Amino acid sequence: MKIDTVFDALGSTPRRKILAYLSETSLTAGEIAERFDMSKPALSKHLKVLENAGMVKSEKKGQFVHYSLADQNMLATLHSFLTTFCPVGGPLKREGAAIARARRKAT
Amino acid sequence: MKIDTVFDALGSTPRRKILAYLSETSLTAGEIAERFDMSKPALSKHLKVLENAGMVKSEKKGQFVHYSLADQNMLATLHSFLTTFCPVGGPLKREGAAIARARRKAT
DNA sequence: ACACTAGTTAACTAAATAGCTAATTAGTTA
DNA sequence: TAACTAATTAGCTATTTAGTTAACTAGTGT
Repeated sequence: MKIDTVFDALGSTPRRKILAYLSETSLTAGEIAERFDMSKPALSKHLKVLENAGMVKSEKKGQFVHYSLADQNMLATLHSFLTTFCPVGGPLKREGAAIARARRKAT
Repeated sequence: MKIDTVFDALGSTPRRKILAYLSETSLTAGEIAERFDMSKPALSKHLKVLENAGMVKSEKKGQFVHYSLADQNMLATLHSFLTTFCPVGGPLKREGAAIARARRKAT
């Protein structure tokens, strides 16, 4: 699961609202579409983005598709996010550190 | 500070890279632009988005503008994010709960 | 089989976004 | 003052994205 897809998924107000709406109970695609006064196809697309990002899961029951949050992935994602900004970090972070070191030597 | 502006700011790969790059040290606009092989105006726009979201702060020193992370806001933001998905929540969350209740009565 | 409902896919349009270059503002230095 | 550097703003273009309607797939019920 790519962290970028998660942030892209979150970078949309309608999708954040969908997530909040799903936070208490699972809902069918139709129930969500009705709540947000949005066409079903538009909603279907948002749900797919969220599902690709691993933030939502779906289960087909008869002709209905029930959507719900995939919590544990959310937490893993947030952890990954925090490690970028707070403690250890990726290559770019190390690059920044190298610049800071070079500066201390220079002055 | 609006939570939506924060997520909009994060919903961009270049901006997430800029944040990671800034995570170790403050940098001037020019240093960042150079690193990302992007024109200064394009970068200036990203920095403004990040600053409006309260994730980055700037300080002018002579002709240079030094940018750095505004950490405490990041944490406040993340807390707000977590409260949406994990424990208590906003109006939409309550709406979802109401639906769940109605269902329990109906069945 | 037929009609009906839930959902997704396809094809398209309109609006927002990311990037550029050129021009401008502000600070430095000769 | 003039020349130079850092950064932002203005104005533009190209791409992406969000939304639409129409068509299609699949499940339910008569």
